Amino acid sequence: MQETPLAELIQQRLKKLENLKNLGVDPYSGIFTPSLKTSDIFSQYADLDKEALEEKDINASVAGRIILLRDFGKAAFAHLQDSKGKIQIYFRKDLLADKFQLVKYIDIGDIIGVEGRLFRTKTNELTIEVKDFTFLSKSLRPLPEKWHGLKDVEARYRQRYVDLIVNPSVKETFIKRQQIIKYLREFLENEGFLEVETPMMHTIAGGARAKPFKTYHEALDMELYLRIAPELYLKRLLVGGFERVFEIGKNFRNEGISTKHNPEFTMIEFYVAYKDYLWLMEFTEKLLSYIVEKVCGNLRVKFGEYTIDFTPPYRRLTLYDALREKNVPADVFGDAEAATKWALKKGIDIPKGATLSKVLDEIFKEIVEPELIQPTFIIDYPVELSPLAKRKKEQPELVERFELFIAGREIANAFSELNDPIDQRDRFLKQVQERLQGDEEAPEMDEDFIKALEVGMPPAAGEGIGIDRLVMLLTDNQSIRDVILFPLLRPEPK
RNA sequence: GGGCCGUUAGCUCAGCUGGUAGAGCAGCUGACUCUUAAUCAGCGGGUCGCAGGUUCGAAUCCUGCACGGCUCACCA
Repeated sequence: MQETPLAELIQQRLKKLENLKNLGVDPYSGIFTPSLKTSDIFSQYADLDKEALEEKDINASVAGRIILLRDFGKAAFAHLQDSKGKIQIYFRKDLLADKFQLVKYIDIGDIIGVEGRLFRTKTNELTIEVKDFTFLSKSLRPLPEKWHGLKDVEARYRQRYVDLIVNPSVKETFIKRQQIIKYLREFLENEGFLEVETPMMHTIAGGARAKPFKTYHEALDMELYLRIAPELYLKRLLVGGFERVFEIGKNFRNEGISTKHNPEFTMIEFYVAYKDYLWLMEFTEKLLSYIVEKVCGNLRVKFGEYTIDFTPPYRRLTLYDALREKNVPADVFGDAEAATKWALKKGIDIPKGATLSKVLDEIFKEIVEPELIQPTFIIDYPVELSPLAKRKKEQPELVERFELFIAGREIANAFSELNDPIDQRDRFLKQVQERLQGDEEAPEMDEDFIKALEVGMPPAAGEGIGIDRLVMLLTDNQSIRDVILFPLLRPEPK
């Protein structure tokens, strides 16, 4: 085997490992129970000055990874990082006696436990004067550079564990992600919602229009799809008598990858019986402002070049008004042909044979959506684009639906749920037609779901929120891969 | 899938119109008991993503491929 430079660095560390073993030191020893997290040390002792610390003679033990090492021969300083932060530690020969010789076997990246007295250095930095230390895990691979960290995006995603060690802001993002989900759950539970789990393996890929992943069950000799949405199962629960339910979990869509799309992504869907989409808009405002306040400390959040203001109420306007506002001429709303012509003239790609609704939707995505920066509800969509939503009484060609846009992104999609089994069957049949005409993404008929509606579903409102996109917004990340710990990548070559 | 861009030491990056690869950090050796990206002296480290081609000569130009980024398409 040929010796690469990296292999040489690893060899050097293996040699230290060997030397430690020869000295009777276990480089991967077991339990070490630190008395404090690094952050505790700062929160508890920040106000004590040099003399006060001296007097109190505080003993502390911490465990973590060495991320910086400054060796002085008969003394050494290091930075030890744990899950909550980092602290400086100070080794001195006169204090450690024989054990001091082991300091030269410490590499950047090693996990050690230390114990000692807290003191302040000449420059007033809170530091642990090490009385004793234990090797907990010897690191065999060099960490990225202390100053620039790990920048290579590919390496950051493939070796997220390294990214998390050396880039503190990445860690913060994922802590915030958990906070967002926690407060989301907390809010819904306080509002009387029941969290449920519905299948991720479906025999029919329904509840959305997307290409599913296929899988296979051996024992049942049956093809299955990874779910593209939990919607149809959650509504079955409304039929069953649960009046407020939600599910947080992965959806899977076999589609392109982009800064806004990962093949598996996290959604929340929640359903409320006896309410409609108007109620839901207000509820959404409360929900979001609750989370944002808790997670960000206030309602104004920086996102890229924008400051998003989550203070309710959010602007509401109908899909058609939104288009009119962008000077889409009246005749475009009349028929598909005129609309297509206008769109093409504007340089908007329209698939041939697109219906009027479809064309308007395309125009919307192109000219309106990117400019919806502050939270905005777009309401009243054409029924054709919304096969699971309830029609508006006074305008049955529209449905009671809204989508929430923030920073030019769709964050939430919601509607008054269609609970008329006959209308629902008709709309499914229409999709079945589309499927027969070659539209692979048009869902199949879900007879069991119709059966459930026939048993009777209470009137209800339901909403889905893309958690990843919400996390992007609240953590100021421009790519979905930066809010997913292990985004999907092709395997590394060779 | 299309377009554009990128891939050089463990990490971060230089490397001009082609002349045979450099820095900082990390590493190793030595000095140093209050440093803060410690400092000082010395040393080692590269199939320049892969495969072809052009050329006397390729990290550099051309083609193909791989992986990644952005973007378009796709995405109720």
